Amino acid sequence: MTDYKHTLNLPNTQFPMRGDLAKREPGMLEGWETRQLYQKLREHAAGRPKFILHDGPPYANGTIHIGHAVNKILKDIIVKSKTLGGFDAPYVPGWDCHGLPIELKVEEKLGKAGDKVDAFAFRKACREYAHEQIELQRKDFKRLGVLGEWENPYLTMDFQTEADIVRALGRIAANGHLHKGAKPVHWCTDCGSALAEAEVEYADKTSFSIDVRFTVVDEGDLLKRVPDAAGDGEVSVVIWTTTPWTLPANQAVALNPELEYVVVQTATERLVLAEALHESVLQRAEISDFTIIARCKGDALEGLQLQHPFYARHVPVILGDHVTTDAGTGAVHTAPGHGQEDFVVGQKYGLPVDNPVGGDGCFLPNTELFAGESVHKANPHVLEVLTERGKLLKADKLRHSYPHCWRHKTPLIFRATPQWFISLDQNGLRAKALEAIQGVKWLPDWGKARIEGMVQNRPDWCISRQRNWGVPITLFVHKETGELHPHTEALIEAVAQRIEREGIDAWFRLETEELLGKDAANYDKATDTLDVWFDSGVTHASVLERRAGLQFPADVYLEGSDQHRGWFQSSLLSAIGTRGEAPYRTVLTHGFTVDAKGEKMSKSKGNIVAPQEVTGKLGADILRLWVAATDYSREMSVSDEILKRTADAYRRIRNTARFLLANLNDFDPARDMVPAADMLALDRWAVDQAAQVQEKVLLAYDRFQFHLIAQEVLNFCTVELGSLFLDITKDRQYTMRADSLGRRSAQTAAWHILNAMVRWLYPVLSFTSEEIWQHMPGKKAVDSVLFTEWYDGLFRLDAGDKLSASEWSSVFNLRELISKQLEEVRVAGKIGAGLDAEVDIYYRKDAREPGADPLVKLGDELRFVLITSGAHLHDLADVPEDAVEVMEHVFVRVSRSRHGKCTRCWHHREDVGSHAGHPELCGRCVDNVEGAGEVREYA
RNA sequence: CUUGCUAUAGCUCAGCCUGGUAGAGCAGUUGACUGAUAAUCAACCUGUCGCCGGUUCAACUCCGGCUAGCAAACCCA
Repeated sequence: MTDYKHTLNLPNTQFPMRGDLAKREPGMLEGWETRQLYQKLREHAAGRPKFILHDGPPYANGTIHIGHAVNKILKDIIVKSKTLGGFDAPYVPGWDCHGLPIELKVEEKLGKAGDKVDAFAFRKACREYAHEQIELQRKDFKRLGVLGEWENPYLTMDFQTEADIVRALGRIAANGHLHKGAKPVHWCTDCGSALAEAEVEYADKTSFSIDVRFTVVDEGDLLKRVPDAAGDGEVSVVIWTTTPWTLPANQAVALNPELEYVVVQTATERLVLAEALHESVLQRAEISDFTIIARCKGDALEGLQLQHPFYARHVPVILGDHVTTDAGTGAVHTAPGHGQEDFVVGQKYGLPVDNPVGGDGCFLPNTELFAGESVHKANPHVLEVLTERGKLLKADKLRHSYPHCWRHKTPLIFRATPQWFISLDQNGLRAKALEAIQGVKWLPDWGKARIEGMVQNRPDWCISRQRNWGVPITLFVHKETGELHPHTEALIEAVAQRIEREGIDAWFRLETEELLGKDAANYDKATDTLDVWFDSGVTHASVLERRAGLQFPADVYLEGSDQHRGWFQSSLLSAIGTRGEAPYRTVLTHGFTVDAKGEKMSKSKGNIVAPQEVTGKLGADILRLWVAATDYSREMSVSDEILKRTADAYRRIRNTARFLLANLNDFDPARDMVPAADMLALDRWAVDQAAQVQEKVLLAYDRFQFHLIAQEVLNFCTVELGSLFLDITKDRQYTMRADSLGRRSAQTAAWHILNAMVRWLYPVLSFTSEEIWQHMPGKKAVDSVLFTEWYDGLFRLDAGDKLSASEWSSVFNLRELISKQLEEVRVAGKIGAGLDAEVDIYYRKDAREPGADPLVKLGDELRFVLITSGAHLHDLADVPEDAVEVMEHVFVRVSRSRHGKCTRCWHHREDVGSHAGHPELCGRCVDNVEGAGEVREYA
């Protein structure tokens, strides 16, 4: 038997079947770095329209987890897809560097600032710690294949940035949004600091639950308001509270103006209670013998004077809508220094904001009865005093949800202290923010309602922290009036310039006299630091406005859905407060990662998937493909199985690319490219399909719907390419003359498709795409996919095509039905490969227009489409008994070919053996081996 | 507590806006090929569309309620 294998054009490529990504990616990364890919890209893209994705800075503490990876990969996909879309899309990663978590880490090592080390040394240690953390995180981020300005990221602790944060504060002050207040804030007595909302967590706590008498001072006044209230014994309004220690700060008792109250006569006294609650109150006080002697609405009692239960002062009855009948007595003990609502209603009535509690949680020395006692321990003493004075109606315990410090796990108190606030309402910040929200595109769209609700309802933004590692609130306040210095703007700029040179220490070192001269004696230098949310919130100014190549506003902010409360909001409020404009055009959110069951990951559950492990085992491209294939608008599930499926999909895509490359082995586009008009019908169809996929892919990139891309491309590889185009064109690729039109046409199609595909894949499978790119034949104008744009060499079928798209579709439809018949015959053992078979098709030829029947048009080439040795068309009238009706009026008969098998092309043909020189070959192979070569038109 | 989001095959996702016989790829099973070979091709199998109720001739789709998970609220994206 003669070996004709060497006369075939078999696929051949150096592109490995297995990616071996975990091992090879790091080397590729190094290559990108040595080549300065990012910097080159900036030069390359200079002058194009800008697309700015602004990075939300991760907090510089701890190793990165899968959520970080998701966030960075999504950003990278966007930046790269915009780059291929013809934009100049820089990516400057950042880190959030100040704040309590780092401070606490450093405290573990050095102790609190001021104990063993001074504040300056402490801050220095914080700075160093942050740098170390950044180094660790940066390494992991880069390993993901995320391209960006990693060697020059923005850090909120850069001196320049620190200075700009201070300047932003100045702009907000200048715009009238800043105010100093003594508001009650969540206060941790262990931190000795106010906490941000994000630093508060809720946990169950057992508290006292007491009912306390506030006795009416002047019964006559009461009787004027409620004549029926006459009776025996003292009259008391009963309040209920779970925080007895706040009673020293009591300034009023609040009733609901609309609510019905009753005066109850017991054996010894009269009690005023909400009608709806009087029974439950009396029941728990174990008073069964009572009668209701009078009723009134809450507003009838406004201004009535009550005796404070243990201090020599009178407090008024006030009215507030916040009083409800959910629990308690219908009368609310009001201590403006210890509660948000109390503060608000207290403002309305001009109540003093008494705060007898110090930062350590102990009553101040001048506090009558309780001086020096810790509020956490004072409750029994308060009860004791109340009992002594006969004011305690009932004492009990209650288990309920209560705010705790997220770090210390200790119960928080509300404490009014001097704090700096960004006011939401004093100069219309809230209204402006709500208006700006309308002009932003929120994806998914429910994000809009979410942030709207939050901005609508949020309290003023407390930006003060009593901490060391933070940007200082660089303000001077008049000692008497509490007013800001009249030259605040200029002073802030002067301070900012010092910070630019020396960092935040410049402020702490600064002597007031240096800037204020003789006036210094009248002013206090603020000692608070800024909430870190302010640092990251103002990066639209400190980064977007500041850095060359970036600009305000950003096109996109992209973070997890928790950031509607966090960064999206702090950025919005600060941008509105500084320049009256939203910092972003589009806000994209992604969900959190959860395990296969949809439950969140935690160390205790052992369901954590670490990005470092995935890249180390499967490679970054697998992780990236998982991110891309997952619908990130909801929770994103990861598990070993899911990653395994992802790796399967990857292999399919990789192998498809490999086969395309292998078939392009001897293809030089400059020399061998076939003009679109000369290409064979099937090849034109394949390019048309790719054009349609490209349309969908580009649209999906545009809409940030990457999971549709992953599906689409995989389907294309499997169905249109694997099952159809590549399978069918194998015959032409292998058996025709290397330089024949039929083969070059198939290669041209493969070339176009691969060129398009390598770009579709690049934003997701960056490593693999570059690898494909390196293996692509021909002279390349650029050495990275990154320097290209979406491929424009694809084309659609048109009216001039021999077969229309719908004709191809009907042919393939029939092909599938025939393939089922082939399978039956195969299962019956009559044939192995499809080429062992011939197919007879019986249908109504006469029903079609002459020349319009795609089967007839394909003629002898139909057998190549079906990958059988023969395909014969017959009239329906001649249908034999053993044919099967595969669709209405279409019968198919599959039979084993009677002819000999050509050893070269494996087709069974009648003319095998008819050529004396090549007894084992069919006619067309003889022609292809030593003749002019066969000619194909369609497939 | 509350508010928002989510729930379709073992996995990842379409379909729902605009009601009319549940789809794709992967995985699985079986087979073929040995010229994509740790690959490829083919056939087959796969579902209480989370649960309950309502509207309707008809509901995965529209409405109401519920359950579970996630977020807002440690870790933070």
